[in-house]
Amino acid sequence: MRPTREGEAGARSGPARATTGNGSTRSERRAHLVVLAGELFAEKGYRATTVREIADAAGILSGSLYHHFDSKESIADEILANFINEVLADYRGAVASAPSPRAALEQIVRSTSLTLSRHRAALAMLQNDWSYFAGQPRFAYLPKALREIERIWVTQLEAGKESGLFRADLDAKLTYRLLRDILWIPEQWRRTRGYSTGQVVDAFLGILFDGIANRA
Amino acid sequence: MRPTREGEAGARSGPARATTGNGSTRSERRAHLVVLAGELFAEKGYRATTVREIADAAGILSGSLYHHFDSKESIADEILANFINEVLADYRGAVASAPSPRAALEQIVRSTSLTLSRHRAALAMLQNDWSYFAGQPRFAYLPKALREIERIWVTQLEAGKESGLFRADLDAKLTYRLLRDILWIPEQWRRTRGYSTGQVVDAFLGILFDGIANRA
Amino acid sequence: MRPTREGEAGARSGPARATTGNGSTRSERRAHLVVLAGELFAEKGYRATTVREIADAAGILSGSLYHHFDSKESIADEILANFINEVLADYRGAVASAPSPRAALEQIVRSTSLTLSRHRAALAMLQNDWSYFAGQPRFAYLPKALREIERIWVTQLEAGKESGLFRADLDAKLTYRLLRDILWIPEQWRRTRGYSTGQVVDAFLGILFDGIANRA
Amino acid sequence: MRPTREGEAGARSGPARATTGNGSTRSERRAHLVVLAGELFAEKGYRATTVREIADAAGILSGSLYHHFDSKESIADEILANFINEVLADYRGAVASAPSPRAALEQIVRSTSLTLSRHRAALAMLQNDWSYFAGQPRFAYLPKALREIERIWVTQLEAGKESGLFRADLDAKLTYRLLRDILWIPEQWRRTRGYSTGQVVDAFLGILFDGIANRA
DNA sequence: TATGAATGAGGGTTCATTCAT
DNA sequence: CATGAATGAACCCTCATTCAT
Repeated sequence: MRPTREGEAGARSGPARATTGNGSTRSERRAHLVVLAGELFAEKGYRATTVREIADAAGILSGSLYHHFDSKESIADEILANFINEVLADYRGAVASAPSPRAALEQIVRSTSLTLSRHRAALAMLQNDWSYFAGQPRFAYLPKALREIERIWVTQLEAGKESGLFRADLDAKLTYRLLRDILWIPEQWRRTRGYSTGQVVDAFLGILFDGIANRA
Repeated sequence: MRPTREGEAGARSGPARATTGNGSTRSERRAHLVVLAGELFAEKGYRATTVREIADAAGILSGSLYHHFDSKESIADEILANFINEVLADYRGAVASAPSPRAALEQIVRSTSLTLSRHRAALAMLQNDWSYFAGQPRFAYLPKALREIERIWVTQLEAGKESGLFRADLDAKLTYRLLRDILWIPEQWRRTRGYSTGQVVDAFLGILFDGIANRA
Repeated sequence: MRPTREGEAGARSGPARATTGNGSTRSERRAHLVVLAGELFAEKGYRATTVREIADAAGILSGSLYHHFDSKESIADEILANFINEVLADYRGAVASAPSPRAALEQIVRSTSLTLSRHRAALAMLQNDWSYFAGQPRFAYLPKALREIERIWVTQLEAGKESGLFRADLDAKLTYRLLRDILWIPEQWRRTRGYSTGQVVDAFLGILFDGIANRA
Repeated sequence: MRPTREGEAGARSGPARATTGNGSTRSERRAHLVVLAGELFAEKGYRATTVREIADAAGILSGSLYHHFDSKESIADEILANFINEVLADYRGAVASAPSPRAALEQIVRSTSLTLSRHRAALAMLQNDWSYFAGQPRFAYLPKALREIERIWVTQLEAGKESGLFRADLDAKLTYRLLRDILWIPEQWRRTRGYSTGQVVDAFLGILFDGIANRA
């Protein structure tokens, strides 16, 4: 259930995907640099991270980074686009295969949650530097993806309301906004250390569907 | 119910509280500058806002700002400390006056929510530049305040569990983390336009206590 | 006989023309920097001159230049636009006041020649970095001005041919190209030291109208 | 009528002249690279052309160029020295074989003109980056050659004046400067499209000897 | 010969801050 | 109090060049 080509985002630049044919140290080195950069971005934000810091982390000089990437921005693009594409795939997969709105939302939360934890960097960048990325044409796919995600949540919530699964007084759009926020909070601000992703997800789903109040 | 002096934060530096004795244009001008700076911080984050932009907004030159503040950081300090002190006051007031844990939490959400909407700038700064502030001694009161806030939530949640008000399977700490996040998301990322603060709060409380599932 | 507003070029940026009202050290300093930059541009070309060199020549740090100009390019713009506007004024003035094509061309050569010698920097920049400027939208007025200059020469040459003043076998466009080149050669390449501008102009006009061959 | 060894210029470095003995792919590859580099130099100037661009044009990586040349400068040296040697040969040949100063100048113009059009790159480099080359010991042969060229022109012009061929009021040195300039303008600035080299030369000679004014 | 990775110096530019006027 | 000029450190990026493979 891969996302269709036309829904895909960013990271279009040529050599990025180049393969050397053999086991390929080329892409490995590159990928390693992206990971290093991502870790720094996650810790201090995209803007606050300098290319020198990335280069230092890799044990090379800052100029040498430009052998692998055109710009600091294209590193961000790579991280962000990979993340967004994966999230969209999660969402589309969930709605396509789930038997009910509740199941769909549950699967979205569970799968996205894993994806999110594997992309801390992207999340931190989105939170910290949203105003920066949102304004640039190169990253126009970001707001676009967010709109699709909202559409999916709202659609499922409305469907659940109509079928009597969810409370009738629910404001779908508003509910989505609140929920998305809670899921997308970057760990650096959240610092929920000591809990596994599974625990967090279960707690979230428990509150989401049943609230914290004791029944009857 | 003012917070005690020892719980107070930041903005200790001299001229900030200075009064001219008369009607005081001095501090009015100063306060105006803080508001202007705050608006910019709210829009683009603290680091991403330049002192030149603040000065431009005030119709003066950037150097002139330094007659009012000794640094960009001290503007941040003023904004952040005011915010934190108010939030702490909200929390302390709520637990002191509420008859039950549920009432306490409800009042916390309602009062904090108002405070938050009056301090968009502080919120944006906390979200966008948390890593920056968290690391500096000058802003040590920030993590400290967060710890107190967490303590209050957890205490109320535990009390509610013990008295049978809240579900017994609730993980208090984890629940708090999820809830705080939802409340503290800055509007710029949230962009929940078209909803009043009251609506958002009600929706939040609805989900918080009862979940989204329809009760049979 | 000023050029009309609509024929004017570049250097549109605001503060550049700002006046302080008094004797005005502001614009003087700025103008001085433009002169210094121009000298360096004339000596080594625009691209080959670094902003650090300009700053050094002015006895300040490179960053301080940006208090006066947005960019290195805007210094170039100022130099080039001033030059082009003056040249166009020369040309338009000459054709408007001269009684015959020969007189017009003679006046063009004489007045432009003076203008050119006062704008060595602009000339050098045009020669050395033409390919750079010609390709940038900001400097689109450059090729445009060149086209107008060509039009004027060709018009006068054709008029002279028709009236029998000039040789009938003259190719106006080709002649213009050859002539313009000779006039616009930057001195740094030409290095015709030891001759006054007047001498050079007379020599040029002598060859232009009569050739080097002995008559009769 | 080859130039004597002692009048020769540049490109002395070892491998440049190396022959492999066989049909020689080695020097063919090398020569091809020089041509490619020359085209780029002609288009954008020597300094403005990067070794990466040259390598790209050749379909190799920039580092690989250094198996053929020890520096970017040595490519320039090769281009410039070839050009200068050919021009000097033209001049020496012309004065040695022409029956009169007028014939000598005419032949110089005609033959040099061809040489020039075959060496656009060298010409562009000389114009655009004269200040760069003129200052370096390695390229000392450039100003030296220019001096010889001037000497030849002046000698012929003076001879023509003495024999009554040319106008007596001609300033030989000044005339030469004007004339050389017109001939040496690089095409990129000149852009005299639509005219053959022959046409340009004829037009030039027409003006040179007879001026543009109608006789009698 | 060619590649791919890296160097290191330097490029234009930004920005918080200082200070004489 | 404000200005205008300047600082100095840091920023992202470019480029000729080197070298192990």
